[in-house]
Amino acid sequence: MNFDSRQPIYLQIADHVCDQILDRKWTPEERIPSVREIATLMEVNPNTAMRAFHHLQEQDIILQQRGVGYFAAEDAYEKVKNLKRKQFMKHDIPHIAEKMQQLGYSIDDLKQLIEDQQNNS
Amino acid sequence: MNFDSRQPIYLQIADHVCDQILDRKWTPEERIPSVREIATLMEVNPNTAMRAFHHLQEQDIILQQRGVGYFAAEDAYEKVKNLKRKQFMKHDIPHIAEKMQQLGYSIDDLKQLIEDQQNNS
Amino acid sequence: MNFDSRQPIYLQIADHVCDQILDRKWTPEERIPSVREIATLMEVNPNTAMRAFHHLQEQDIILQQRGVGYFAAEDAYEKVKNLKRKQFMKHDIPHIAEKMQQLGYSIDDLKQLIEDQQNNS
Amino acid sequence: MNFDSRQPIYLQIADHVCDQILDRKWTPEERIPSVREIATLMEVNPNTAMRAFHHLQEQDIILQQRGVGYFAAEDAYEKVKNLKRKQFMKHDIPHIAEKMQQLGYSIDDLKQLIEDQQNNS
DNA sequence: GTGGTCTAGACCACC
DNA sequence: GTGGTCTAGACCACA
Repeated sequence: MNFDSRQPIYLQIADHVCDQILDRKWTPEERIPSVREIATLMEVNPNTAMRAFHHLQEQDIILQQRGVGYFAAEDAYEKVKNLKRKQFMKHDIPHIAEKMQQLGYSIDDLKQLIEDQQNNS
Repeated sequence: MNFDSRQPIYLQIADHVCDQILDRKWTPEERIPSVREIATLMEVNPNTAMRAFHHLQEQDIILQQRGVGYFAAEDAYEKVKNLKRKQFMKHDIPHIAEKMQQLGYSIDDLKQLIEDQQNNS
Repeated sequence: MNFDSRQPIYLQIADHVCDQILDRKWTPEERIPSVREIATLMEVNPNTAMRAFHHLQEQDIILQQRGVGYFAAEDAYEKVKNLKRKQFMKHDIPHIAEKMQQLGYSIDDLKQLIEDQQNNS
Repeated sequence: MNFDSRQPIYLQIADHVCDQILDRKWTPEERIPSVREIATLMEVNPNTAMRAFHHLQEQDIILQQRGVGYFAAEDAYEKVKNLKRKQFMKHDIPHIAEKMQQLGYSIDDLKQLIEDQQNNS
């Protein structure tokens, strides 16, 4: 796992968990990997992985079953999707709009740039 | 001034200065407000304002004239614009593309969202 | 069975057993439901139910008859009642008194609140 | 500082902070002691103190001013009081009512017990 | 086996 | 000076 130094590792782990849920890889029925498993898998300290789990638990995205482990909440998929949508609306859209105005890009320019990006990747 | 807690204050100040330059409000001819003025205006510690100026000075966007104050560089406008363009390409575009894919937005959805945003503001 | 996450499950089970004894539902003459029965009934791991029984056995509230099962002790009713009284005096009363002081409730306020509670349930 | 082993230290610290706020000892205007100060004062690891602060910050009881420290929120007093009241209603009152019923105490018995308690302390 | 808490100590960014 | 993150390692309660 490659971490981006601009964001705390634990948040990146939390994000990764959300991605798995969005991809329907971790469903509410099955236990998600244990703190220790995640920690060794991602080569971080268990405390760091734990912190990510706490962060998600606070948002009711994952739930703890005592002595067993963590599970995705029943409505985890919707919750994550909603959260991400809201964040996108609140932060990304205004940010893009501002940048576009500053740089003099039209919406069609943006469209073009994104398409280029997708072709390259 | 309202600061976003996700980014260091000094970078947000630097950004604000760049915005002024992009808006042609601060031209190379005239002196930029002093560190102290900026600090009191934005209600931050003078050290923080200073740091923003240093940051800009390192990129040759502003120049210090000792004993007089700071001035926008001759080519500040072009410099800032180029820098912002590059950042936009490197960071924002990929970020948006990823989010769009995650959330299942098409480019036309994005277009719509941005237009809504512009109408509301 | 709904468990309160602030207390170990096995203690909550033990408490539940005590409640049955206090309610005269489980008398010294008859066998208490087996560990397995309790476990399936309450949807917990048999180990957890076993632990609850051990806990009660240590306090001589229940007795094990090897190969037969568990029975409430002859003096289980009195024992449980005494224990609960002591706990109430030692923990609950001081706790309530402290909270009341913090929140500015008088004893009459408390009286009122408890009556409301009883009417609602 | 004497900690009760039945509850995590960091929660007891958080509680202590709330008590100070309820006692109007720490008002929104002044900075509350730094993480390190609390840690040395209470003889715990700074991480433990930090954890308490995070816990309070999540509930918007204290706010962070970047690079300066933590402050009680403007409405901290009301927030804490409301929270405690709610908890009292939700947990303590039903708990007492249940115990009283089990032990056969009347409300006047309770009144008497609390008065005794207050006289002794 | 699971998670939870705590300590110790390091390093960093920020104000 | 402030808080924030991370590691390492220990110990514990619980299922």
